[in-house]
Amino acid sequence: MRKPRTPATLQKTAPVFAALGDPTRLHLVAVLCAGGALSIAQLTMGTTITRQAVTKHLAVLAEAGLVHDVRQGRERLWEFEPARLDEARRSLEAISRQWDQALRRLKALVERPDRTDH
Amino acid sequence: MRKPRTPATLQKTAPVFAALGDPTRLHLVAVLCAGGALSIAQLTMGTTITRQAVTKHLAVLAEAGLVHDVRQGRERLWEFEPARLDEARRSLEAISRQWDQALRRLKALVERPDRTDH
DNA sequence: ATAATATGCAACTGCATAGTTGCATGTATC
DNA sequence: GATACATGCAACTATGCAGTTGCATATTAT
Repeated sequence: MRKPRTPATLQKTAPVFAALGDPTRLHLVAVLCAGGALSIAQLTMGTTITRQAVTKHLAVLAEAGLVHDVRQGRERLWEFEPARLDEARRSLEAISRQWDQALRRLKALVERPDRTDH
Repeated sequence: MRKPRTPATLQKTAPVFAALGDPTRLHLVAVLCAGGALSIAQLTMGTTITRQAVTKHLAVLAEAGLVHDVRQGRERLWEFEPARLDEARRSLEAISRQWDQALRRLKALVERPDRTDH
């Protein structure tokens, strides 16, 4: 069997998925992608955890490139950054496509077993 | 400000993202979605870690519904399960759509500032 | 039966992360 | 200047997880 190598583009999306893999962070993303630029205090309203915990989650999301902050007076506003999430979306689509192709190849192989696929 | 509530369908996809958030697991998914049903030993070939570690990663992926196993003789074959990944893909598309809508609303508000959007 | 292969189970280490509390700092407001 | 508000920083706890090692069990091959 050939040694399988995963495309580097897919590997780069792992941190994005990891950032989205927490319910609290997923909630924050959902709130921010509704459009506004919200402060930490405002974002804490929608949760049950501390402001400090929210700050840490925002840092994780920022590290993954999913949000970015804008200083404004004594507030620190956060807004959604769609670029990385679009990359992740395209990665999932690529996997789906590859799966469909594999199914098609398998089906064709079953229908014409004399043709060896290599 | 209104208390924001994230749709339950999005929250349910958090474990899927968490499962995809590890480079090794992402690699396993990529290998399996290429079509075959592979044994644990075969899947370990493509990595630098132990067979036991691969087994644990497969358990996480199975818990998230991304793969499932089929016992066959002394082997345990694993294959890709596209359903959950499609859900995750649709979740990301939903977020993208919501973001685009928010941008359009904002743009319309800027172009016609007399119309208050509420 | 024996040997080789494929996997399972359990204990253990190390490290990352979620969450907290307490206090300090900067910024409006009166 | 004093007060209230928004955030930053640091220390600490607890839990989970990635990964390992060692040994046991099941299955195929000789």
